[in-house]
Amino acid sequence: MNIRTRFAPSPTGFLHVGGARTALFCWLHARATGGQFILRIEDTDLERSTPESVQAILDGMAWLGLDYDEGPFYQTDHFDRYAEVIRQLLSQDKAYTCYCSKQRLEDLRERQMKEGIKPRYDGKCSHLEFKPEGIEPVVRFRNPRDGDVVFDDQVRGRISISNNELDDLVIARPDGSPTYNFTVVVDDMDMNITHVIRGDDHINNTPRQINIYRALGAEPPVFAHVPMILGDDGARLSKRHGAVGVMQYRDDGYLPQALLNYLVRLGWSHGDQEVFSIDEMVELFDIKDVNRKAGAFNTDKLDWLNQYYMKGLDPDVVAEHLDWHFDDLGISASEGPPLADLATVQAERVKTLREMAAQSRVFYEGYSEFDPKAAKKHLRPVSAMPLHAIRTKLLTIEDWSAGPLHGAIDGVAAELEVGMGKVAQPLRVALTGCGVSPSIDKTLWLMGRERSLEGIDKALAFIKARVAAQ
RNA sequence: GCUCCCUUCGUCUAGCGGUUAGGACGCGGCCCUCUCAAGGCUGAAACACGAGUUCGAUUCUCGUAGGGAGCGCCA
Repeated sequence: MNIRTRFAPSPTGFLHVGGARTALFCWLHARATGGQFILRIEDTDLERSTPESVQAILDGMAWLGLDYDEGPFYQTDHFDRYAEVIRQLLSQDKAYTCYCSKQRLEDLRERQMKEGIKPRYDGKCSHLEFKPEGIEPVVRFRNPRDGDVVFDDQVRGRISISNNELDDLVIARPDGSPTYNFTVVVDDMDMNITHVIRGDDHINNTPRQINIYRALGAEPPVFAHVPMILGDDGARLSKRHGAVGVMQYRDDGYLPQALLNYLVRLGWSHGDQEVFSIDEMVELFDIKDVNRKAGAFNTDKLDWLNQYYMKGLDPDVVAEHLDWHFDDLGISASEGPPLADLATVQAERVKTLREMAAQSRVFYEGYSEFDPKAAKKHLRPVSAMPLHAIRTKLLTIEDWSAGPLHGAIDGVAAELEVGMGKVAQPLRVALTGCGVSPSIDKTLWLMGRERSLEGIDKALAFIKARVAAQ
């Protein structure tokens, strides 16, 4: 069987992490089976759909690398087709026009709630002798009266619901525009979708959709309902949880590889394995292994994965992503070490690319003032000697790389018979203006000879001035 | 209210009738150490509850409790 999956978001906001994970699962299922992954924009709600949202979804998919084989298709382009199917259903008496006012429906619902029964349409118009004049009717699908709808959900197992729990749902509004539960069925049918993988908020819609498939003479696809993603406090994801849009994660400094890995492990697992490359995901993912429970989003773990990938990925790849943050923070990467070199050193010290860029500014722009506390502690008269000594050594080093640089510092410490700290800390302050930086050999390496010597001179001048002032 | 769904450490999860209930993040401790980290070792931490079924239940069944979703002329 040729597997075809689709991701069908409605463009009413950005691509959030829940949607992204659903898209990832759809994508993986298609890729794993050599099938097709289709993107369809469900924009039938003209009021709430916006072109900006469409773009945000496309951007999010692109950043994550979730490429689609067909689409994006837009439901607003399919209105003729929907109208055609509605006419067909009407002519076969599988649907009927309903003239009930919204007011009557509201009253009905209220009464049913009060009686403690599930609110549903009572079928008043299902067998009308005379059609009222002057009222534009809605069209309702004639749902089967009895029997059960049973389907084997790939993640939930068998789900069964009685038809008398369902009512005759509206499939077209008075202006003829179709509604969701109807359009998904028509599109999934027309696009030969074999596996519908979507959020579990759609479980309750599935039985009615299956009935529509059957009325259309089509075989329903296989369904798989994946659980939703909760905020880190276990509550439903919302704006107050901070980053929920996929692109916000890019802005915050996460690698798409890390987010993808995090997302695939939220609700799915393969034994004890935590890290999955894209290829491994494709190879190992099975929709049947997806969990049933909603999962809470844990930023700490995402951070861990992000750092893992920053450390493990090809530095050139990391550098490409890092470059975006340099631009965004207004740091010019031209006056300093190559970003790939920087990334290899900084990756183990930060959780995000954002932090990496922000903390690396000194390698490109230098510093103007010493951090007072660091200077007070490390730029003392006693530090002058080590700084002079290391300065002399740096002048003669031919191979400006971590190994020889480390040797030079070791040498100075040995000659002066002091600990590493007595050399490294003053030097660190001289180079960076502050007391925190990568290991001293790496800091020198990244800083380069010229900037390093300048820093040492600046520090020596500072010490001299300090002595003079006393 | 009704229907459907869910329930293993704080979090993500492994488990598929018999295990010292495993791993990961986070947290504590120790080691390493030129700062911050990273890394190594190590510790604390869970089967929601109650009945069955069974020689034996985390695992199967049914209840209870708690949580979620749906019940639109939104998707």
